[in-house]
Amino acid sequence: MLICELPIPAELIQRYSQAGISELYPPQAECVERGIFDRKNLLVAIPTASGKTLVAEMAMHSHIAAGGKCLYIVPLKALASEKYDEFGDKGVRVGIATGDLDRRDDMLARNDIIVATSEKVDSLLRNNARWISDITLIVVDEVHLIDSDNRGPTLEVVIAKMRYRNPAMQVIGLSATIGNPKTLAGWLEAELVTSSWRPVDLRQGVFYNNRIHFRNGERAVKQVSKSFDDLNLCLDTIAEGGQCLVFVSSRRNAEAFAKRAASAIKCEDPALTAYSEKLGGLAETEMVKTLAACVAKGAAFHHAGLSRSERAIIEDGFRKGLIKCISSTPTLAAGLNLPARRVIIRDYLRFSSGGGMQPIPASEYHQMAGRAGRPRLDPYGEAVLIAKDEGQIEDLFEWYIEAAAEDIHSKIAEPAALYTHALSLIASGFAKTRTELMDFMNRTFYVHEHRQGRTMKKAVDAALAFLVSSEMVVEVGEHLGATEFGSIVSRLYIDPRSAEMIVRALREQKDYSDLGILQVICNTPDMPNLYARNADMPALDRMLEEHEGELWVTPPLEEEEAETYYRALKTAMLLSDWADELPDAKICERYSVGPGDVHGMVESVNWLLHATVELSRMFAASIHPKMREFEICMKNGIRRELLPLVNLRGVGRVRARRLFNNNITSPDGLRAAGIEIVTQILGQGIAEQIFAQLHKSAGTVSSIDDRNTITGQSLLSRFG
DNA sequence: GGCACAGCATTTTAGACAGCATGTC
DNA sequence: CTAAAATGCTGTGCC
Repeated sequence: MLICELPIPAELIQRYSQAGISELYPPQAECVERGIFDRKNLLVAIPTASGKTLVAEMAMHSHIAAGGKCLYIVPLKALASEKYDEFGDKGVRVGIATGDLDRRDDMLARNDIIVATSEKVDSLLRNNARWISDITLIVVDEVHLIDSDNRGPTLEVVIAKMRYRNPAMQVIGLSATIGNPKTLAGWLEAELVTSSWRPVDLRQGVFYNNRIHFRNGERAVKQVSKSFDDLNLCLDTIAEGGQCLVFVSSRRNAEAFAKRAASAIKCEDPALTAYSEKLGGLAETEMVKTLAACVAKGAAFHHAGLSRSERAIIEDGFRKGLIKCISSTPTLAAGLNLPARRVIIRDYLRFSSGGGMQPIPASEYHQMAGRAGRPRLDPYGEAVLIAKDEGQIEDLFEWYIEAAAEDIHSKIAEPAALYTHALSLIASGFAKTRTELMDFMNRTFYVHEHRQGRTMKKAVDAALAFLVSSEMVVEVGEHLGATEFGSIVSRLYIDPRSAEMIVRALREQKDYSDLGILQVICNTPDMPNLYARNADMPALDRMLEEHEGELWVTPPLEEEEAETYYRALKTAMLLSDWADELPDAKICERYSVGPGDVHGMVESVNWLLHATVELSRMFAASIHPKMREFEICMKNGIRRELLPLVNLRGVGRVRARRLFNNNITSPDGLRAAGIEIVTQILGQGIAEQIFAQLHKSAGTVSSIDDRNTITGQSLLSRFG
């Protein structure tokens, strides 16, 4: 089927043809036949890299040409940016809405396509963003994630809410191959397109005894290293002119492999040296130094301990073909589109708390294997598993290569999911009675899948009981309504259980303490926690002793809860160190984590701290000002004494500290010191930037406009 | 007694969404 | 369908 025959704008056809795309792949053609341009709902369950995005993009352009508006839902922030870049620059207005990137609401409304994470869409729905009702098409990327325990329910609710609000809206679901696509398509009232077609041939095999065993033959691999099969496979790909992705089970394994690969590859290229130096300039942590050393020789590792910028450098280097091999934890499997000639799925067992070593699901194997083969660049792609003995070869074929995809199931009846979603449905007015709430829940995939709502009713009743007892919801006769508390919790987008814990702590405490509130937040189910090792215990116990009076959560009596308690305490310690101005590198060393972990935790705590500050306004007004200060301290990673300085643009924890140590402690201090002194301390550019702001604010500080907004400036005067 | 070291026992282990209001080194 | 590597501990042999 030719693209120029499709009912899409001529301009788009031209852009595609410039990019060398003139004909649809077979699965894409089937989408057209199934009525994608006739506004029919569609579930496209086909392998990775077989052109799902293109189909969705054409459908979106067809809507836009008819005056419609599209919402593209993705599971990851990184994916949102990728799609945003991809859709932009094609003659339509594209906006992005994620937790950290956000054109303001009214700005968003002006776009033709809005790319957003599912949580952000949920949050926008809770806050009644007006433009939502203008949406005529939603595309849900990776819909199979409805199956995810943590985040699946949100996705499911978002789809249900959107369809409830915009009944005429077209829905396109894009999914990996799954076991029960018909059930999902049935829920979406969608036409189903399934296929196993791929644009690049994918060969899947099992490595054993220096050979890759395929179903239809074998391939010998040169044995360079005596003891490392994985390394031989990797070097074999490089010798052939390809690149290699190696999926392993832990960060340590990823780093160990990258080191081995680096010393075996020993690639020397000035371009690589440049990448390595870019990394070296980023941080002084041991981990990043190791990474830089590996990159210099053409290998790298990739996991969530790396910061976003470090990851971006690696991804870029790989995409340009300079980095020959990346060993990675599952970060790369689900995230960015970073294909390679050969993918080695080295570890098919992964540790899971509670279950010990567990085999990864077949769906995850297929996700990783699907990364093999770059369309138009590689002649074929290869996915290779490694067998430990001869008998395992057949097992691996059975468990993974030839395994049928798993069925997906709704997780929305889990209590944890229902607390938050029942509250949001009530608070945003979707459900005003129990009957209306059940009516909505009966439209979920869960009920569609199980064909009866009894379990659902029980689960909803339990959630309501919690919401009523914690005073977030009131039931008067038939009517269900959110209290002010409940409404705030829903809009802050935190788990009602977290809100309950925080409010209980705020009410109980007489003396405010930063550490106390930090500890409460870290105990909340919304906060990801560090792992507490045996070696950490002495330090944690010392902490308990020395700061006994400041801690708000007492140690548990039950042995089982001790681990959770210590993990939260350790996380609170890390964050406390951050707010105490301990340098990044020191924190990484002390807690044996990477820069990415620190940023992740600071980000999470800032979100929850913001929510806590809002709640304290209502439940603990006396400590509200102290908490607001602490919020700013945590955001910047500073002690209170630097508060007057960090409100200036261009001044963060490091520069503020440098000024303070030079006896400049406030904007007035800066003015008194003069631009020459400040130039000596911070350099010319920054000094000029600061003084430009000082001149501006000098005129407006006392103006009436400023008093209305609780901005940095008004806080500033309080500390100055 | 002090030290080196082999050999066995124990420990550790992936990822990442959200608020708000704009810019860290 | 339940691992593997790093680290810690113990005991031995030697001076």
